[in-house]
Amino acid sequence: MRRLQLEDISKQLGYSKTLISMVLNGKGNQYGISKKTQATVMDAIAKLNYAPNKFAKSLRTGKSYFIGLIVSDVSNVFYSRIAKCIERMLSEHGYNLMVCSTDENEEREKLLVEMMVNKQGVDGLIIASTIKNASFYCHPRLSDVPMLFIDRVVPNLKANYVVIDNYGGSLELVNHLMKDGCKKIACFALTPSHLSTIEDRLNGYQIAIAKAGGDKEKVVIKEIAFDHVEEDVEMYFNEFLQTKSIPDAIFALNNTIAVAILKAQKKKEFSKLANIKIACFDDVEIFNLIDKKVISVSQPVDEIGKAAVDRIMEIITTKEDSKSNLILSTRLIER
Amino acid sequence: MRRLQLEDISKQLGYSKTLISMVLNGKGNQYGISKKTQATVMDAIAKLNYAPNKFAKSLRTGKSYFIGLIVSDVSNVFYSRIAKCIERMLSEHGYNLMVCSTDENEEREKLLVEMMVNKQGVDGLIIASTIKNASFYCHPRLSDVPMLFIDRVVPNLKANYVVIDNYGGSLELVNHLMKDGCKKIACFALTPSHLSTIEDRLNGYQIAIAKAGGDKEKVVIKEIAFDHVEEDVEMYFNEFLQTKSIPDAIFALNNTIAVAILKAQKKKEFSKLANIKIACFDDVEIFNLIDKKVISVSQPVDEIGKAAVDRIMEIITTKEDSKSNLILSTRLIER
DNA sequence: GTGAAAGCGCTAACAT
DNA sequence: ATGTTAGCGCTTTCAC
Repeated sequence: MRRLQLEDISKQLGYSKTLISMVLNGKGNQYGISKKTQATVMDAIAKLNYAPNKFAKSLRTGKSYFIGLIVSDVSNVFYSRIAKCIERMLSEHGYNLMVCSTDENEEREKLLVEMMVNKQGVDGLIIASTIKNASFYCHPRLSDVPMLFIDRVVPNLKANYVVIDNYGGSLELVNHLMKDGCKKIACFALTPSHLSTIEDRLNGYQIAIAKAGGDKEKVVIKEIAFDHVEEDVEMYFNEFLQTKSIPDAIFALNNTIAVAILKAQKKKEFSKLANIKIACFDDVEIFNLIDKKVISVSQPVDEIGKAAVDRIMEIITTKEDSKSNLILSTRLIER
Repeated sequence: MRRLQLEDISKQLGYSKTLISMVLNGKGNQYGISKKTQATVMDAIAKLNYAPNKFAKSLRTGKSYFIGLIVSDVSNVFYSRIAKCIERMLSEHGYNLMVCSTDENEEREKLLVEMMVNKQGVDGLIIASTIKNASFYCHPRLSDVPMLFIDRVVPNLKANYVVIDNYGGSLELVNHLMKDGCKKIACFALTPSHLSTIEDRLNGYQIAIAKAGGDKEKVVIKEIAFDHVEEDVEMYFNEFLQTKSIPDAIFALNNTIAVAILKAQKKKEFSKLANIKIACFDDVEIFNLIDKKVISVSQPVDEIGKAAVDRIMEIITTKEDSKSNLILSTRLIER
């Protein structure tokens, strides 16, 4: 059974393809087509369950009605929740979503951007970028692709952003720890360390300590590789034991690091470290299930998703692209 | 800057569009185009960074190189891990993925299928279906859409499946609990209860108890609504307390239910229920972080993804669609 | 108010 | 071994 097309409808109704196409695209009034005719056409279309061929339409109009979303890892809850939210919001605008993960690999991100723009012809891109050099995104080839960056700021890139206040959230969290009596707070950061989120959180940590009159020695930063989280955490745990320099709190800069720390703390060999207080940037369900009172900073996932869609739709529809910055607030969660 | 197209390459190289198209699509040898010419063409394409217009190509060939994935909830780790795996495997075949969530809503699933097939023109569909009636998928309109069902079996629908042995995994788990000395094992199931996964797991539970000589009274099944998990769990917990009929173990039929149970057990008001042993179908990271020794059944996520892609690619490329069934094994995880 | 016809960029059947 | 040409199904300009 061949798929229904405009011509079939045209023949059945006795109207031209043009007229039907106009009505279908909501331009009936604009072209002065009578209400009655419009109603007839819409009825027939609904009854016959006709849907225009997407490829023909896209070929003709140059629009794909697809938005690309690029994140480091869709299987990380933080991103999968954002993705779900964005998908929902987009569908309200008649747009579809295509999601890909970079695994924090810069080359892969570039490849994905090229692919989405060049081969898939997406109408816009929402990116939580892992790239440290603005130049890639400055290439003229990308200059007229509507683009919105979320979660992370690309160093030196003036663009449209929807991010959260990483510095502020971090500062608040560390201050809270100190008020709680913590004297020696170590910070477990993430490599690639150029990520703006990590940098800002690190900054908040350092400033908080400095403001409290802490000297250089109080700042203890350990770098964890993205793809080696558990191993690296254990490495630093061993270091703590050997040097007998054990912090009274650890501030994990993202949820995977916190989870790895909690996991390590349960191991027999690290029993001496089990009492270290844990704080985490990003709040996850796990923290509600364990005895340990993890203190965390929660990110407004749905707000991020909604703001991202609002903004990219605005860029697409108005063609106006005067770089904008939206910074959302975090919320401290004590337990 | 206008986008590069076939004609530009054609003019620059002095070859016809046809020849270039042939080479581009790997049909150079088939059409007897000299190695040298092919090399020249490929070089130029690489140098100029030319990519064919996807819409024109799709319009002409009728292929979109998009596969749709429909699950109940992409933000559930089980599905997001599957989605990520499928995306990777598909990209090796030059295909893209489009993921949507149904929230266990049958109508939404139908809508999504229609949309993907009708409006997006996907080349194939991978579905973890929530539908209870085979008839929707039997409609001739869908008969020539390559389709593969994962995770869940649609009642009475003969189709291509890649699922796991829910019955066997459940049986093994409950047997293990009984061997551990549990006398009264309650089962927290999920509504919509027609889901084959839930049904099979429920079956495994009942058979295990029956085989052990357990009478009717030993079978305690509580139904939890998909969108009310936490509330329902607490409701049953209250019931346990009021009727003073407290099980010594609870078998949660999926990960969200287990998490809700663990959460409730931590509440003061349910302290009397805190010692109930918990078992769960599906293994999640959380279980490694809590003191409670949750016993679980782990599902081979990557195998499911890989098998799904292999099979749907086979259906698409060979056009052969002799319904197949692949049942993968689970693994018991004791703690 | 409505319709005819051109053309979006590509592929494949048919020429040569 | 390479080129000509006819559409794929839609939108939109222009004509009536």
